[in-house]
This record gives sequence, C-alpha cells and structure tokens, in this order.
Amino acid sequence: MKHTAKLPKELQLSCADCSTRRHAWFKHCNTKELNDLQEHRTAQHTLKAGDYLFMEGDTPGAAFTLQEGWVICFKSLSNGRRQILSVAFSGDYLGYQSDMSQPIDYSAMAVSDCRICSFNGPSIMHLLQKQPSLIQSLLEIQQQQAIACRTRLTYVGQAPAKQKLAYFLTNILAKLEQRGVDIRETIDFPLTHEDVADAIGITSVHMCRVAIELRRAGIVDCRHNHIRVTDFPALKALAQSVF
Amino acid sequence: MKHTAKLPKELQLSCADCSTRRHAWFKHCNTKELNDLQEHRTAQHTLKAGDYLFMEGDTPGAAFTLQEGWVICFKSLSNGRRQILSVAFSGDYLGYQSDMSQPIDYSAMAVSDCRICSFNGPSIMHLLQKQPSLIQSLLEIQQQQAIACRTRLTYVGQAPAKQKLAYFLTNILAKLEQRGVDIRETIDFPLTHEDVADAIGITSVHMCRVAIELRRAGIVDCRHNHIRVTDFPALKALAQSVF
DNA sequence: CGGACACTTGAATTCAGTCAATTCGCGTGG
DNA sequence: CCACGCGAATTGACTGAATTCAAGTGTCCG
Repeated sequence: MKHTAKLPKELQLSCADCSTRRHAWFKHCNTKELNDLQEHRTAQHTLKAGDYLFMEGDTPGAAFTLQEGWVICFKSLSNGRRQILSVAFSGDYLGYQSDMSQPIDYSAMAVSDCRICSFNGPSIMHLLQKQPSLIQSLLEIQQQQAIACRTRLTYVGQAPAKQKLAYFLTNILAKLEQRGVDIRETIDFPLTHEDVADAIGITSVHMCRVAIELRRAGIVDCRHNHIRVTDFPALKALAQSVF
Repeated sequence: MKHTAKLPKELQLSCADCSTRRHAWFKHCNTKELNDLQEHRTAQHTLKAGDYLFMEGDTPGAAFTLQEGWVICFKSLSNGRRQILSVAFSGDYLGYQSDMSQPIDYSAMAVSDCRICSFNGPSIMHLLQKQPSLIQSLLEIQQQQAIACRTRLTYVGQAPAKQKLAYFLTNILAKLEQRGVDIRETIDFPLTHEDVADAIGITSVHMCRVAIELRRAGIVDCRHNHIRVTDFPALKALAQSVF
C-alpha cells in the first residue's frame, strides 16, 4: 500500500534551497527561521504514482509539504464511489490537523512520482510557538483551503457537467501557471478521466463524453496524461459562466 | 436588505451568562478572560428571518457568534441557483477570515429570528494575542468547519438524493440534540424544501418527491416549518449507508 | 509485439429537472 | 371565527441529463 522511500541525509534538500518555498507555508521565514524549520523536519520521502501518503482513518501524526509531483486528496463512500477534494501541487501543505493525534478524515495519494517533506506533530507545535508568524501563515492556508472547498462544493452541487469540467481544468491550469508551467503548450497531466470525473461529481463515461464535446469544439484536449488548451478565451468564458 | 437592530447595552447579555458558551469558540476561557472578551465585543444585534448577516463580496470586517436562531451560509451561481454551505446554530462562529479586511466568499442569512454577537477585526487580533488558547480554539473551529465542508462535498457529489437528504437531516438533528432539543418530539424547522434542496444539490420539486418517499416510508416528516422523526433507526441507517 | 489500462461508443435506463397547475397550511384582517 | 391571500408544498406530464452495462478501440510501456 505505502511504498514511501526515505531519502538519506545527503540526498535531502535544505529548506532554504527548496524550490517550492515561494508557495509553501514557510514562505515568510528568514534564514535563521528556515534553519530551525529544517532541524525539525522529520524526514524527506519519495512516493511513486499510486502510493498513499496517508489513508482516511490513519493517524499520520505528521503534516507534509509537497515538494514535487501531484497528489490527490479524496474521501471514499460505501457505494464504491469517491470524491476528490483537492489536487495538490508543489508547495502545498497536506494533512495538517489542529490535533495531530486524531485520525484524518480523507486520503492522500500520489498520482505522479512525488517528493515530500514531513513534520511530525511535536515539531509543528515547537515551530508554531517559536515563530508566531507561522500561525498566521497556517490560518491563511486553512482559509485558502476552506475557500477552495466551498467553491468546489458549490459548483459540484449546482453546475452542469460541462461547466464543472471547464472550471476544474481552469483551476488546475492556474495553479500550474503559478508554478511556472507554460500553459500554452501541451502539458503533462497525470489525472485520468476517472480522476477528473471523481473530482467534479460525474461518472467517467460521462466525463469522456463531455471531454469529447470540449475537444470537438476546439477548446481543450485532455487525455492520455496530457492536456492542451486550444481556445483559452472559450475555456475561461465557460469557467467564469459558473459564478 | 439588512435590518439588523442594535441592542442597547442594558438588553445585552454578558459573555459569562451566554447560554451558547458551551458551544462557542471561547468555551475554554476563564472568568477574567471572558470579561476581556466582553469588553472587545463590538455589538449585539438581532436579525429577523430573511435578513442578511453579510453578503458574498461584502467586507464585514467582523466575525460573529450566533447566540440564538438559525443562519444559513451559501454561495450563489450565475444560473440563479445557490449552494447552501452550512446551517449555523447557537454557539457557531461565523464570518471569521484570517485577513478580516478581505471580502468574504459567501453570504449568511437568518432563516429564523436571531440574536448575534459581533467582534471586529482589531478586537479579534487583540484577543488572540492576549489569550493564546483562543488561537488553538480557532484552529479547532476551522478544522471542524473544514471537515464538515469536505463531508458535504463528498455526499453532495457522490450520493443519490434519498441518502443525501437522510444524511443532511441526521446532521441537523445531531446538532439540535447537542443543544438540548428533544428530537423525539415535533421540532421547529425553519428550512423550506427549497432550502434543503439547495443544501444537498437537488431541485425543490425533486426534494419534495424524496421527502414524500421518506414520509410514506414512515421515517421522517419534514415540512411547513416542522420536522418529526418517526423511525430513528431507519433514518440513521440510511444516513450511515452513505459512507 | 503484447498486455494492461485508458479511453470511446452505443443502447437502454433511470434519476433528476422543468414547467405548469393545483392544493395545502398558516397568518392576517375583517 | 371565518374568509382571504400568500408562500410553500404537491402533482402530473414531459424532457433531458447522467448512469449503467457492455463491447469495442487506442495508447503507452516494457
């Protein structure tokens, strides 16, 4: 189930050098603070596509900063379906809980090979006490995640499939662009139709039909681990027509 | 739009006497801390059913503790639909944002007459600095709200209408029970079929049909501002069959 | 080149939405 | 106390969107 490989010290990246720093929850830290941060880092790991970072009901007892790769967070239902709650990218902070000894309410799985940093509960406590500015960061991150969840809930609950898809893809593309990806080119996209379907609350068969519709309309082509936008204004217009 | 009536000092309740204290974010405060809290309270208000506490896009610049009544939080879409994100009860903390000067991303409206306490941004800042335990409370509240939103997203996205309704009602009933309501009796329930429909992502007509189905099955009767559960085990079983 | 997995397609079905017309329940004012 | 009126709830007929099931076809990777 879990194939995380712990990296030896000499292969680990220092927090100060971490390329994801610009997006991470420690983005406001100075050099001294970063050193302290790094000393409290529990481990660095690599995950292969398909590996779980943690599963619903686990008590990971740690929170994670995704350095590289794509991770999906989701909840499973007893009817065999699942809802993807969010797709995480480099710099995203995963698995934090106000009480780190509680079981977590969702699963996190790598959909591409990933590199991940972890901080256990006591380390986080220590850091928050020593660097009060991290508390503010944490509140902001929680805020952003809450807004994202409310937005997702709203369009999943109330929008037709075509708009849901356009909104979801636009959202992903925006995050990739923030991370320096040229979204005018063909882009690596490790989500399957089924993943996207589970994110927007439709079946994979219907997802396929809607994807074909957007492709035939010359707007966006998304399959086989790649995405290519062919008509940006149209995609954006569709997405913006939701709210 | 907004008909809030500010209460004169002599009609205001002290924080120490507030009946919602058991559920509120200041539940761990001692007497001295409560006094400080009360001094930083900006105002107490009453709202009539239908009044907005704040609207999406507003910058309320304050957060609110609901003392009495029911409030719905929701987002509107450009197709005229809306998604109800949560239903708030006494003690619930509404409208907090890590940056209180930012516009808020959802609306809050009273669905019954309400009494509300407000704390403006600077007051909250002051309290958090003076009473670090409030930060922990705040993180816990955010955590609970995040879990609730993820859960809602999951069943709205993936469950059939009957289960969504059962889950939603069970959830509401649990909160009422926590607040001392006898849920074996007929209970006041100020949500219309349309409100419930908007909460679980279906139309009011379909809501009506599903409601009738549950009523005819002798499980629960929910209409005309009242709810009565007639078969608790069956309702619970339906709700639990979701996850 | 072969196998696995992802994607595609069609047909039949079902669940949910739309529109429009009543009916019901409750509060108001006579 | 009753008639009235309004919003909420209900109903029917119809439409449409999305699911299901099942059988392909395509693409990638070893």
